[in-house]
Amino acid sequence: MGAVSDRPQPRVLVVDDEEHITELVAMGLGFNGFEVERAASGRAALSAIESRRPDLVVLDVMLPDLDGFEVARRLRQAEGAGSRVPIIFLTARDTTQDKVEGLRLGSDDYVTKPFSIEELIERVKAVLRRSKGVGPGDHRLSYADLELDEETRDVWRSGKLIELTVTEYKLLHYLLSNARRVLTREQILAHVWDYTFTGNASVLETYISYLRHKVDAFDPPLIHTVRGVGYTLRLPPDRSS
Amino acid sequence: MGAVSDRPQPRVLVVDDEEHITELVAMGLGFNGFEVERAASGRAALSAIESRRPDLVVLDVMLPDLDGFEVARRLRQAEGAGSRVPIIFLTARDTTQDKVEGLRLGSDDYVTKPFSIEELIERVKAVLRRSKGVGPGDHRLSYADLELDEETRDVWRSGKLIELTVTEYKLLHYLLSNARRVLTREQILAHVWDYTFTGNASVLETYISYLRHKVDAFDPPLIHTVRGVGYTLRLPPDRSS
DNA sequence: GAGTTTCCTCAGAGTCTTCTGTGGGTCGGG
DNA sequence: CCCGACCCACAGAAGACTCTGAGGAAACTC
Repeated sequence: MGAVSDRPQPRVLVVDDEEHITELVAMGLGFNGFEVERAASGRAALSAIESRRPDLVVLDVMLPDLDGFEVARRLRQAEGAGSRVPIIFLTARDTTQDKVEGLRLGSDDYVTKPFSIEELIERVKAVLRRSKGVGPGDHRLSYADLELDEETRDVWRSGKLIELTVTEYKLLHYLLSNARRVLTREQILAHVWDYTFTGNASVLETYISYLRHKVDAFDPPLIHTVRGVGYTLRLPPDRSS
Repeated sequence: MGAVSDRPQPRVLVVDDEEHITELVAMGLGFNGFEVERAASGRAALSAIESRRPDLVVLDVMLPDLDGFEVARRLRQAEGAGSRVPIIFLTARDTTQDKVEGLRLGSDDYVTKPFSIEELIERVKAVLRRSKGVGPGDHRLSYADLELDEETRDVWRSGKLIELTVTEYKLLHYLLSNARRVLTREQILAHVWDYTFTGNASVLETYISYLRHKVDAFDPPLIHTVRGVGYTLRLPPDRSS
């Protein structure tokens, strides 16, 4: 612990041989205040981990040389138990179950491809929280009388608990962590839906509608349409002053 | 980071085989303090990128030799992961969805043709902000008691919030970012409306009228007609002296 | 394996923007 | 002071955008 856990900007190493994936992840994490490094192969990853000592590694299982599990194995072997780096594996959705189960044993985690950025960022935060023992308060988002706990995934409006489905939650989370900012339709689709989503962009409208029923069935409404642009979460404009 | 991000005048390479497009974009970006270079083909682009090392590339997807995606692919391949240039793609509005989806993966962005210059400039700034990690405070424009926040799209006059439609917002944004400068009718039409706009140029008058109602229903008026030329946003001339 | 939940598509209705045209007002040169 | 060019306000039509409900498919649960 010590130096590593106190670093203001946690350093994350992203390992994947597909450039557009590392790019996507780097961008998402970068936005969220992480310092991001990249590697495109297992061996590159090992040497980058040794030289840069990241706080966390996002590691694709499928790599050209050593696969992700092998990388992890070698890491664990080489390192003293005290200095182990948490790993989040990226796996294909059809990876055999027992392999995946193995992952759960450590402080590690895994995310199946294709994932959405919101999803991955949350996992990264969660794992870092775990490994650093970050106190509470860090995993709570709030705006006005809307509250969201990233750990329990509870959402409250005016102190009243609200149940959301996975997609609803991701959408609200993205809106909430960008409260007041106007997010374009495209930004939202790119963050909340996984990166292979090519379907009808009107899903977004449908989910906004769902959220309004559940979250905005109170006064004042927080979710606002910005016609021709996208949506924003904020208190309604104050017309009095 | 380092030298590149500290350059006062970011360098942008514009790649399109249609001369009037590169011309238009070059002019627009030039006015906004960018140093602009041009290329008319994929191969020319690659060599220009290598020799000039721009901070950003505006890249048409449709090119005579290598298409934009191919250019990007070769770039990514050639470059070390650390030195990648952000790209903004120009695509036709009807580009197949999955191609466009691919773009969402990077820190890149895309703009569909036909676009308005204001739009493109905003994207360029946004992408550079992202890739350089420029802090907040950069996204606020103001003149006199008029304020505009590019992130929340809020506009305030005398501390009072004003709601604008997309076109009104673009128009005001252009006027405001050129405060005190006299803008000709043609400049405004070219910047705020997309470049295929051939309609009745009196839209501009209509929108000026809208803006005056919303933004200039205060003292002193800021939007002034320069008869025979165009419009300007500034404090009224001081008649006391 | 049946029932339930969640996700996405689709289409109709309603709303908001944008643009055009007209008629009248204003400015400035002669 | 008069006239023409230029500009403004207004209102309506066309079109773009958004919302919502219904329903099928897929995933999950028990």
